[in-house]
Formats: sequence, C-alpha cells, structure tokens
Amino acid sequence: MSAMLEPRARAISRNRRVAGMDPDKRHQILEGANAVFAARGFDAASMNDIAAAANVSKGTLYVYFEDKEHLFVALIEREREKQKQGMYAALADEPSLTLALTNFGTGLVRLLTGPFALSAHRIVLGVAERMPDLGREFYERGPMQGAQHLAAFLEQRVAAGELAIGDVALAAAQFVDLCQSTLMRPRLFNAVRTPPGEDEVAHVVGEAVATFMARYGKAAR
Amino acid sequence: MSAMLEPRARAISRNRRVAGMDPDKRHQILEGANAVFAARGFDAASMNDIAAAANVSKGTLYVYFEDKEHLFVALIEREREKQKQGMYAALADEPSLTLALTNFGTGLVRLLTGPFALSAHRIVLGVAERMPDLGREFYERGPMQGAQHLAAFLEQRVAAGELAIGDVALAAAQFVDLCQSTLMRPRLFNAVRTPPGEDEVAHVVGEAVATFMARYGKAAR
DNA sequence: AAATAATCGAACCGATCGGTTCGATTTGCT
DNA sequence: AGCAAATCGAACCGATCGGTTCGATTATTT
Repeated sequence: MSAMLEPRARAISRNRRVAGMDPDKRHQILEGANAVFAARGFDAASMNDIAAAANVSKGTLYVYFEDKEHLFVALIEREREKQKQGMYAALADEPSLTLALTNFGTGLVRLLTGPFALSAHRIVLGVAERMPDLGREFYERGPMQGAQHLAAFLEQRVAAGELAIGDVALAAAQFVDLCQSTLMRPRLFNAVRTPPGEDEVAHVVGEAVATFMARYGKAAR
Repeated sequence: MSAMLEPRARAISRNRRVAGMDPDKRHQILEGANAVFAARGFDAASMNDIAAAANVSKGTLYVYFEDKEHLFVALIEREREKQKQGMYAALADEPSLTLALTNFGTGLVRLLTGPFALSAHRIVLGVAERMPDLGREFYERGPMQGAQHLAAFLEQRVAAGELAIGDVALAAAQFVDLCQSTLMRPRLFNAVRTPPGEDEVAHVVGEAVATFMARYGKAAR
C-alpha cells in the first residue's frame, strides 16, 4: 500500500496471486484445448486429454473454466477476436471495387479454409442440434456478421452508382458463397486434407468477382 | 417358375427364419436410428436409445448391424438412394435452359434444407476429423456427384451454343452454391429452425439463375 | 402339438467420461 | 527465510458408454 492503488494494479498486471487469473496459464490451457478439440471434436475430446496437452493439472483446468462447454466457447471467442481484425480492412481501404472484392474474398477464403476455422465449423455444426444457442451465436457473430459488413459495403457502392443490386443482403451472401465454391466444401468433409494453393484461391476468387460483376456491375463490360 | 425356387423365394421375401435378415425389422431399426441420430448427433446417440426408439432389443440391434458406425453408414446409404432418384430428372427432361436450372436448383435446395440432409450433414461434418473416410465418401457420393451431373449438363449446353463457360466444373459449383445462399448456412447452424418457404426458395433460386446466366448466358442480355 | 430358431430383456463387462477432492509441492510475496 | 496461496497429481465418484451373454419368450415350420 505504499501508494493507494499499488496492490490492485500489481495483482492484475503482474501477479498471478489470484486463482484462475494468470493470463499465461489461461493461454496455455486454450492452446491445449485447441489442439485436442481440433483433433477429436467436441464429444471425443476429454478433459483429461486437454489437461495433458496443456501441461496443466485437471484441477487447475476447472479453476480456469467451469466446464467443457465454457472452455470451448472461450476458445472460439478468443480465436474469433484474433482473426477478425484486418478481415474487413480490405473493404474500407481499397478504392477500386473489383480489387476490394478480390482482397476481401481472398482473405475470407484463406481464413475459412485454414485449420482453425475448419475445425471450429465441424465442431459447432456437429453439436448444433444439441446446443442450438452455440450454433446460433457462432453463426450470428461469424458468417452472418461478415455478410452484413459486405452488404453495407455494397450498399455504398450502389449509392455511388457503381453497382445495381436489388437484394443487397442476398447479393452479399452470393459473393461470399461464390468465393468458397469448390474450395470450402471438400475441405470441410475432409476430402481434401491441405489448404488450397495461392493460385487456386486466386482463380476461384477471380471467377467469383467476375460472376458477381457480370450480374451487378454497371461500369465496365 | 413357381415350382422349383419356391422355398428360396419364400425364405427371402416372406420368412424371417434367418437371423438379421428380416427387411421389415431392418427398416424398423433404421427408422429408430434416424430419429436418435438426428436428435442427438453421432456420439451422443447411444445404442440403448436407438434400440428403445426402434422397439427392438439391444441384442437384435447387434444382430442386424455390427456396430454403431456401420449402422450409421447403412442409414445414410439408404436415405441417399431414397432421395437421389428424381433429383437429376429436371436436367434431362426440361428443354428450356433457365427452367432446367430453376427446377434443379429448387429440388436441390428443398433436399438440402430438409431435416434429413441437414442432420446428416451435421453428423458427418462433426466426425469428419476422426473418421475421414466417412466424410470423404459422403462428399464424393453426394455433393460432388451432384456437381458433376450438373457440370455434364452444362457441357451439353455449351456445345449447343447456349452457354459460354471457361471452367465448367467451377461454374457448376458456383450455381450449386448460389442456390444455397442465405438458405443453407443459417439452417445448418440451427439459427433458423424451419425450412425456407416456397416463395423464399423461388426468390433465391431465381436470383441464382439470374446471376449465373448474367455471367455465362449467351442469348439474352 | 412339438420342434426350432429369432427375438426379447435384463443383467453384466470393462472402459471412459466429466467433474471433485485433498494432501503434497511449487511459486511468489513480504 | 518464512508464509500463504496457486498448482499439481493422483485417486476417486457416479454415470454412461458400446458391446456381450444368456435364459425366457415368441413366432414360424413341420
């Protein structure tokens, strides 16, 4: 108490003298959970495995997370925040319409076909029937929010006279789906075990932009 | 022929004098399995539940199916055969290109957003990491085969001068994905708990056809 | 009616699960 | 150095799982 708020500030930023509050340990646990969930799915991932993978005792595990579902939700939320930043940057920064779409689509596909988004999708879909709230939240805060961002962007370009779109929300969803054609589905089903190559992504996204512009574009063509 | 192979015919079609061979009982079991798998997913569906739902003793269950995975595979295969017929009819029968696409797309969406395809997708995706063969087979004999059928159809129309397509396989995948925009994803995540209405399907498929034709159509526009 | 075989039903098996408990050990603060 | 708290680790709990076994029951065949 040398000053007034010394102890509190230390307890938060530097100490781990509060049970279940050490951010490093928390991170460590989430890393282990990530590995085990990705490899085995939700049901088949045991808390024993996770504790072992994280090099943490099972007791400590339950100090940091109250049960398996909360641990999984925390993992998803952390990863979402980690990957969301910069996803929508392409839409705000790039003046060229087709280039903005291309960059956005490329980033989207890279993210979706990556190992984390893939396993997260599999797990959430696998339990969506039993845990509808988890499925709904995952959808609303992920894919749906992405489509809405894109829709808002398209709206601007419509107002600017660059696009002519009747149903903007549908058009946004169409573009998102066009970008994934051929790439996401076989990956989800594990029929293709490696992420698509740079050239493959460029081709599919390019064709997505072309199709999208053929329908909704006003200037060129 | 009534004379000579009577007994054999009876043994197959009428009798149940061979263990695990009664088609009615097999059907009964699959019905129960369908209900339980759909409601709980693969891992959480217990063989006890399935036996109870099918009004069959657990012992009998294991006479007809050697384990849970085989039971699930048999269920999927039965349902696939049941629903595949007539799916590709629209492509063969209809002379009008846009009408053929519309009919195909409508049937596709109806099937995919229906309760069985939905739960089958969730389950297979949920275990795709642990059971890669199941995921790959499901994909290859379902979605992939559908896309190939459509690609073959598109190829004909390209040869007939009605379409101009560079990458036919990609174009087919694009159309399939366009048809599902807005409809399939929220349903998969259980964010929308009822199948889309007739009008909604018509709108989305109509827009899918419009976008597809804007890019690849030759005649109009 | 007697025989024969499929099915039932209920107990049982070993394994594993999520989650808890608690004494031993480590860690960081004073 | 000495203390207090976080963590460890291993045993433990009740429940449930997939799968098996076996005597009782039911239905079909002769």
